[in-house]
Amino acid sequence: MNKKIPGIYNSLQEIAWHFGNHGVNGECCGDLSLVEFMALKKAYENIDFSIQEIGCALNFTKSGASRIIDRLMNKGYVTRERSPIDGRICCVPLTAKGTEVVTSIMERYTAYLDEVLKDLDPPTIEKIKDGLDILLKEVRRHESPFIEN
Amino acid sequence: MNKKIPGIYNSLQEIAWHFGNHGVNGECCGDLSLVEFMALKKAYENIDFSIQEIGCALNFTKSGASRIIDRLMNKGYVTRERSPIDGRICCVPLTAKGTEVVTSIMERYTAYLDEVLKDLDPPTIEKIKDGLDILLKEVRRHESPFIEN
DNA sequence: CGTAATGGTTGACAACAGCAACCAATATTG
DNA sequence: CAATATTGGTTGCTGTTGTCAACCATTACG
Repeated sequence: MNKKIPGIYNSLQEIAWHFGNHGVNGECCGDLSLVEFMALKKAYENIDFSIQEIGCALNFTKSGASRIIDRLMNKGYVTRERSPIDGRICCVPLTAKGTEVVTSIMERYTAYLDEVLKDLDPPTIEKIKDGLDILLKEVRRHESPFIEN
Repeated sequence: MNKKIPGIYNSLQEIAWHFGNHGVNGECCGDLSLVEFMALKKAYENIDFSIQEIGCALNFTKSGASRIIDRLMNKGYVTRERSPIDGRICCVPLTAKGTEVVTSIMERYTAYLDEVLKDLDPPTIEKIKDGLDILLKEVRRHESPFIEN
């Protein structure tokens, strides 16, 4: 094992915690929990995703996913649309309000990140980006098993 | 704003999600939730932390922290010890079993990370580590406000 | 002293996600 | 084509979890 790995693990866990449920969050997502925001973001990025595909992408069971979509619907951010091709499938298009909310949250996050990194010079920021991208690429290659229920 | 920031935000959020509650987790912490593991780790790393300090470090209210410690106690991983100096304060020393568990989980995480990164050459791994460390340092300088209740 | 402040605990509550059973729609098979 | 299997989604029920507010005990302060 490369001797840098434990250090990477420690930093990574702290960063993941910070950007996860209990870190930045609290007010950063407005009236959305992190989970709801992530689901909304998936629906935003993949206009043709079904409810299960959203759940799958976030490691939820289909019932969990259905409930998250319930909440997003109650808040007026998405609607349910049965697919005309396959009547079992529900797509989840965003409302105008939903699009507005998801983009504004993303902007807030990036603004926060910009604030955090504002004292670094461009090559250093480049280095952070490269490191994260490589890491992410390797992580994706080792996808965790999907949940099916 | 540096134009790399949005990309960093996206990668970071995906990575944080992956290493957070709904990603790797599930079985990776044995009989501990991620929250419980993080609390146990804090107690392990800071032998003199009070219950509130652990909660504070993880962004929990004091009652939330107390309940997490409850669960760790019920599982036999920590004990509550009133401080002899200030009788209000509870320290949370780990039991032998608790120490064994926390180290074994950390080992499992590092082993997983090693597996994920095994195809990268040392300079690339170095680059990831440097990027994360710089990022973490900046994040720490912008600590989120503490929760007090 | 008596009052305030601090650390911790607990009862009540609401949010949340899983399971299993269910319905509706599509696929498959004989 | 009819009968059955499979798939996507929903829902009743449940157990876990974390917050709030009220509380107790201990320490600090006037």
